[in-house]
Amino acid sequence: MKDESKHQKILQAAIKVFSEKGFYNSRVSEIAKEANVADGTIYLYFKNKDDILISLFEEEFAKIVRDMRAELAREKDALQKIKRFAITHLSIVSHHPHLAEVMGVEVRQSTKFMKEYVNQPFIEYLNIIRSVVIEGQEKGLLRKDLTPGVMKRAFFGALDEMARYWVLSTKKKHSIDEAALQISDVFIRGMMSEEARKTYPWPS
Amino acid sequence: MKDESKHQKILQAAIKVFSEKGFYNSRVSEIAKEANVADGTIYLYFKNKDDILISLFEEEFAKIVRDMRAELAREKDALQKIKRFAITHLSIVSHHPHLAEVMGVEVRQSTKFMKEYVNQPFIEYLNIIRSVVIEGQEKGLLRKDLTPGVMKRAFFGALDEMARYWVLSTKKKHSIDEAALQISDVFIRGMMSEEARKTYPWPS
Amino acid sequence: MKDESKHQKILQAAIKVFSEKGFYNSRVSEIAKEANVADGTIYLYFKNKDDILISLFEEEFAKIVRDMRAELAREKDALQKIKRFAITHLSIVSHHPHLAEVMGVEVRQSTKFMKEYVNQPFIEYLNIIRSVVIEGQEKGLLRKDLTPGVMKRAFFGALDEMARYWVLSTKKKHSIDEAALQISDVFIRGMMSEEARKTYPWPS
Amino acid sequence: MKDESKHQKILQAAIKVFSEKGFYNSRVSEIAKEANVADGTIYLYFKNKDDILISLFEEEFAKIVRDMRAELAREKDALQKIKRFAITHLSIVSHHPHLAEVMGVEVRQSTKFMKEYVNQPFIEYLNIIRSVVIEGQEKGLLRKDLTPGVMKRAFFGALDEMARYWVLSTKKKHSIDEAALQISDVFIRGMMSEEARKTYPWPS
DNA sequence: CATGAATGAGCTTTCATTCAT
DNA sequence: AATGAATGAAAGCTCATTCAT
Repeated sequence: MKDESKHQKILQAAIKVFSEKGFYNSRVSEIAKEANVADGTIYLYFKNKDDILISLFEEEFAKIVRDMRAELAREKDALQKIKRFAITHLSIVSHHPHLAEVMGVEVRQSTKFMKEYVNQPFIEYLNIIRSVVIEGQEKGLLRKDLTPGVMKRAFFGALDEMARYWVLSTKKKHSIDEAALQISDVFIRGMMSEEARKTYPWPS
Repeated sequence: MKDESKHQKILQAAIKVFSEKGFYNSRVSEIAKEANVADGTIYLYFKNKDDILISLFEEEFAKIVRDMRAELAREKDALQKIKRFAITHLSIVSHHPHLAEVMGVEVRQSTKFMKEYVNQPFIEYLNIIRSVVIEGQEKGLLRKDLTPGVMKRAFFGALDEMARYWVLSTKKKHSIDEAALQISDVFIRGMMSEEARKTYPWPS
Repeated sequence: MKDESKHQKILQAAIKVFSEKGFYNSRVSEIAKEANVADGTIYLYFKNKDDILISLFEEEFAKIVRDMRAELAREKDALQKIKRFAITHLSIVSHHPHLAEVMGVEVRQSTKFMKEYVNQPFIEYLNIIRSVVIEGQEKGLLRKDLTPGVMKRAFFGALDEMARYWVLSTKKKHSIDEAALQISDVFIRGMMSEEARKTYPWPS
Repeated sequence: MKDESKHQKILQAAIKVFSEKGFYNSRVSEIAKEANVADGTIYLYFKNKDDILISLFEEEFAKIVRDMRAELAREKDALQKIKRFAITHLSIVSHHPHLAEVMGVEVRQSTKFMKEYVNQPFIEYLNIIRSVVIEGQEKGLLRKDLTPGVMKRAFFGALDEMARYWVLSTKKKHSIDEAALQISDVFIRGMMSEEARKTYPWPS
């Protein structure tokens, strides 16, 4: 029986190696070494090098989606959820910088080099934001003239660019939590409906 | 003197090829073919394959920075400049989709494979936004509690993620101009100071 | 005591797999699967992959040699034996096409990849023909100017090439029995001594 | 412009290496070394390792077919042509033992491992014999009860098995020319029609 | 005896770069 | 300056064989 823990060991090693060198500059042999297995062992658990990256997306992103949904479920309205999304996203990044680096950098690359591969978990992650925006619009908290599909990308892009900077920079000038608050605050104020602006007990 | 036009021809070919296949899946010979020169000729104008990408960033981003500065100079205040930045950025993207694709996708990758290479023009581009934010804060139009260094990344990230989607998607569901307006609108409202909200003749 | 039946099971599996893919394109794991044993089990019965092929030659050819000798013993003279050899050879082929395929194709290859290995059973098989030729010459039935060592190869080669065609072709245009008769007939007439031609009650 | 002589140089090197080790035990790097070119150069002239073998069949067999046809054209009847075929075939073998070895050994293997590849030149070579047999039958020199398609294989097989032995054996007991004469003599006598036997000025 | 996960040597092939022309 | 054939290092992947269970 194949060993589930070995699958994980290789995936974790891949995160480390990919985050350090990038996918294309990483050698399968380096991942094997990092995982303390033989080169050939990799191929007992993954079809090929691409499959390692794809599995990484699928499995790690799925976890993140699950966690994010659980976090947001505890918030009572869309505005709180937006704030929570920002905090949680950047918290994940700061706690799993290697993973964040791989995701942030390779998720784009992947769309190019694996033309056929659709990163479903990534799309789902984006759609969490979309759902929140729609919910907010229905409840009258968010402006109805904003397109959810545009907002999900704008918000994600804003957080992600910040995350990338934070992960790559060695100096960590800005506090990542403070950044999360500022970004969500700008989006919330910017997307808020006129009525909500009057009645909503703001700032939180 | 080296032939300036051939340098350009190769760079334009590289943009096309990189945008189609990504940097790592592009072959130097493909660029040569696209540029109608011999493989070896590439090496008369560029040190190596990496240097093509670096030159591409340097030169193309420099142009963009110049153009963007010129555009913003014609706007009278920070709020207008923010709007103009969004419109111009996405306009560049829609008019130069190949370039945008390379910039958007490879700019991240590049920071990994060229650790030492600091993408100065890219930083300058970001700092255009930073300057606008600072200007807005000084003029009392923008909230002073927002960190310009955070805002520049958030705003750029929002636009860039939108751009990437637009460039990669074949269906072009959302109008890119409409998206530019929505995103700048959200940022402007979100970053606006309380006084400006009362006095500024809004919406533009 | 090693399990004799498992040894056989592996050998039969090997015949099947080798005949389908050829020795070099066959995987030890495929043989194991075909034989319903674990990969490692193969190595309890055979030294290595080469040894499977060698054993196959040794054991299967030994059977064939035994059977052929028994068949020929029932014929009264060299001419009848030549005919019988052809019929029996091609009958074996048509009843054991997998085995024939392996023998026909790999027996040659084997001499190349196992420089040191002398395929003794194969030589013995050829020498059955040689004995028949010598016997015929001694009895005055066959021309004495023919070299038995040349004739054994010519006759075997003729039958074998026919067999290979028959095994590989899907259409089976020529009846294999008819071919056996034609080939032996040509050889008998061609090798017959002048006296025999006058006295021998021909055609058989 | 690609160099035609280099193509040839690689092919000749391949013949040598394949004949020594067999196709599967030959390394592309060994061929490169033997041809005094870099490993990569091989791939400028051949698609892959298989393609070297296929090219070798195509080009070398084509030459042989051409030469054999020219040789036979000079003979006046089918019986002479059969004799000439045997002499020429074994002469080619003795003058190009490496090539003969590759052809003899790999031509079989190839039909198995390159399922899709039909060795057209080999088929043509066989059909030279077939044409001769048909010609002989039409002229009344050869028995009409013999199937040309069976005879072509029998005759080729006889010669080929002899050739293989001669090529592989180090001792060269039998003279190859003598063997050619004996084999063609047996086939001619065996295939001759009754009338020809009476009227044909035999032995030649 | 039997297993099958793990090993790692060794293969083919690619492609950035060079350099003789 | 321009060429493009030649180079050869380097990488992904395979699979015969081993050995702990």
